[in-house]
Amino acid sequence: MSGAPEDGLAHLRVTLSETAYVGPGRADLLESIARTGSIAAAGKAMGMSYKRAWTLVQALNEGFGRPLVDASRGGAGQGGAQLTMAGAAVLASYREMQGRTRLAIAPEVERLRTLFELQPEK
Amino acid sequence: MSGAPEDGLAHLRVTLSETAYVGPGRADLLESIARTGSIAAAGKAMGMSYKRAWTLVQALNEGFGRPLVDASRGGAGQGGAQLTMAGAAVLASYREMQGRTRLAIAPEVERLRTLFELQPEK
DNA sequence: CTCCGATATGTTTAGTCAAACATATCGAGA
DNA sequence: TCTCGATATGTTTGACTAAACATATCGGAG
Repeated sequence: MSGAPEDGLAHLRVTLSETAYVGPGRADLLESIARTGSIAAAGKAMGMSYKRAWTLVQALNEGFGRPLVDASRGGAGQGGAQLTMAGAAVLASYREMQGRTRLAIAPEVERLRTLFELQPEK
Repeated sequence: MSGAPEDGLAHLRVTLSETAYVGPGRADLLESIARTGSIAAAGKAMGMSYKRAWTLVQALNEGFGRPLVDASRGGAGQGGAQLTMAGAAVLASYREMQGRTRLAIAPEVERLRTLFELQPEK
């Protein structure tokens, strides 16, 4: 599979500008980084290579015009990464919008599923 | 670019089942078919090859377990395609959900844009 | 001043997906 | 029955993307 590995209902991507946007994948990665305290651990937890996770972080930081993730190498704890205040704000905001969207479309989704006699997921 | 050529704000994909889902591209194609009365014309109007449009229609019809688009070849008018009642229902429902989503997230999007000093689009 | 774990990148390979190109088919109407 | 426009598919080519593999770097701790 490859398309919607998150929610099984609404796949939401919010575009703030030409380069700044957040979707399910980016949000999950931010959340995973916040939880694990490391880009590598976050990536592994999501089943992606370190490089892929790191590249996403770059795109996030550059796209938003300021770092959403603050990483450091060496030092105490041998490096790691955390969300900046901006990063935490983006994540929280995205989750908020995701929740509102689910609520907003839920009745319509139910209606369609009934109409087509479809089951939510596998 | 390649990701969100529709709205510039919310990119919504709704998943009804493992195989049945609608996103901006599929919705636009359905709408274009309804307007032009042909898969080929609809595809051309959207800047995609006939094959791509046709393949999408197949995926739609099979994914939803019943035809959303009804096509015929030869005959009066030399063939063409229209939305079935199911197809029209899916399209209308998607537009409805899209509108509700925009309304639901608009304030939050505005908040983020202000916070990051970002401009909507190019 | 060496070690270690995590970040930071570059290069190469492979796999996926869309575009391009080629036909075959259908069927009312001329 | 021949034509024409649109549907219906298959095959090949090319572009883009992700995976795999390889290093280099940082810097407190020991």
